[in-house]
Amino acid sequence: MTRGRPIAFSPDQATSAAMQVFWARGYDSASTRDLLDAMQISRSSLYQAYGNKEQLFLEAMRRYRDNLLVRLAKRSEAAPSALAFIEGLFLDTAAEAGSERAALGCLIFNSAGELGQREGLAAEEARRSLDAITALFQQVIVAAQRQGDIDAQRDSKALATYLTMGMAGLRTLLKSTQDRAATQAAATMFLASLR
Amino acid sequence: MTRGRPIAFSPDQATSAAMQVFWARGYDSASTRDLLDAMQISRSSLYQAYGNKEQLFLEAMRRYRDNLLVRLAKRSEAAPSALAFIEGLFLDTAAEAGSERAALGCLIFNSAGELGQREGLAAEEARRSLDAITALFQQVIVAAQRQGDIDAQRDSKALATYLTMGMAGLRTLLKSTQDRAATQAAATMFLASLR
DNA sequence: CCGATTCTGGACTGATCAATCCATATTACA
DNA sequence: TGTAATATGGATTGATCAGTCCAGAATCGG
Repeated sequence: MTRGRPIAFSPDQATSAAMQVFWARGYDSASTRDLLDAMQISRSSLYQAYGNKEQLFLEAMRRYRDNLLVRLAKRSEAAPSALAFIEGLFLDTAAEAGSERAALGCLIFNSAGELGQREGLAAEEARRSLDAITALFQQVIVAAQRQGDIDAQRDSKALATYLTMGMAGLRTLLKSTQDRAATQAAATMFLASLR
Repeated sequence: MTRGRPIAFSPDQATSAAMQVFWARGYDSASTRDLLDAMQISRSSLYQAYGNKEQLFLEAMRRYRDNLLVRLAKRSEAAPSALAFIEGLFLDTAAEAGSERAALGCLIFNSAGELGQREGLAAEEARRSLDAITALFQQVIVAAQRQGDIDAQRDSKALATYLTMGMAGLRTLLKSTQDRAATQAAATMFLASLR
C-alpha cells in the first residue's frame, strides 16, 4: 500500500523526546531547535510528521496524560485502598522536595499555569488534561466512599477538585522550595481534610 | 546637584506598567516591545533607567510583592481575627473563579511556576517572594494561635507552608476552571484543616 | 531497472528577540 | 549664553524564532 521512502525514525520515541523537552522547558520556551535535537530528526521530518509545533505539543501532551493516567491507575490497583492510594500519592510527591524530579514538576500543571486561559489548541489541551486528572481523582474518591473511608455524603466532585488543587499547590511548592520537612507536613495537613 | 536633562517619565508609573505586563504575559513572553508600549517610554530610557529586562523584572517583582504585602497587612488589621483574615482571603480568592482577574493569577505564583528552579536573578527573586508570602502567613498563623483560634502546639512554619501550598493550588485552579462552586467548595475544605 | 512516491538534510525566509549606539534634545550650572 | 551632563528617539545589530522549500536520497510497485 504505502509507497516511497519509509520514515527513518520512531514516531513514538520522537514524541516522547518532545514530551521531555516541553516538560522541562515549557511550551513557549521549547524552541524547535531544542525539540529537533532531542527528537534526533530533521526539521523537514518534524513538519512532515506533525505539521507544526502546536500539533507536536498536542501529541506530547496526550502521551504524557495517557502515561500518567495509566501509571496512576496501576498504582491505584496496587494500593490497599483508594484512600491509601491518594495518601501515598501526595506523601510520595511531597517527599520529592529538593530533587531534580521535583524541579521538573508535572507537564499538565506546568502547562495549565503557563497557558492558563489563553486561546488555542495547546491551552485547550492543557485544560482538558487537568480535567482528566480531576476526573480520575473523582473516581478514586467514589471508590474510597464505597470502601467507607470517606463519608459518602460528601460531594465527590468537590473533593476531586480539592485534590487537584492540592496537587497543583504541591507541585508549585516543589518547584521553589527545598524544605522537605515543611512540604511533607503541609501535605499531611492537606490529607487530614479527607478523613 | 543633578545636572543634565531630567527624565520625562515617572519611574514609579513605568515600573507599575511593566509589572502589569509581566503579570499578564510572564517573564519570557513579555517582550521589550510590550514593555515599552505599556511603559510609554523609549527603548533608550528603559535601558538607561533599568539596565536590562531582568533588572526591570526585579523592580516590577519587588513592587508587586511590596504592594501585596502591604495590602494583605491592611486587610489583616481590618479583619476581626487572624483566622478570619485567612478564611476571607481564601474564600474571596476562590470566588474569583471565572473572572478576568482569576485568569491573571498572581505574579509571584506565576513566576514561581515559570522560573522554578532556573538560575538567575529573576528566578531567585521569585523564590524570595514566595518565601515572603510564607513568612507573612506564618506571622498570621502565630497571631491566630495567640488568639486561640489555632492550636498553639501546631508547627507555625508547617502551617504557613500549608497555606502557601493552598494558595498556589487555588491560583492554578483558577487559571483553568470556570467552576466557581467546585472551587469554593475546595477552598472551604482546605480551610477546615486549620481549625 | 524504472518511474512514482515519500522522506530528509539543510539552506533559506521574514519576523521578532534583547540590546547597543548615535545624533539630537533638554536641562543645570557657571 | 555657553558648556557639561543626562535623557531620548529610533535606526541598527546579530541572534534566534517558527516555518518553508528544494534538491537529493530511499524505497516502493511493476
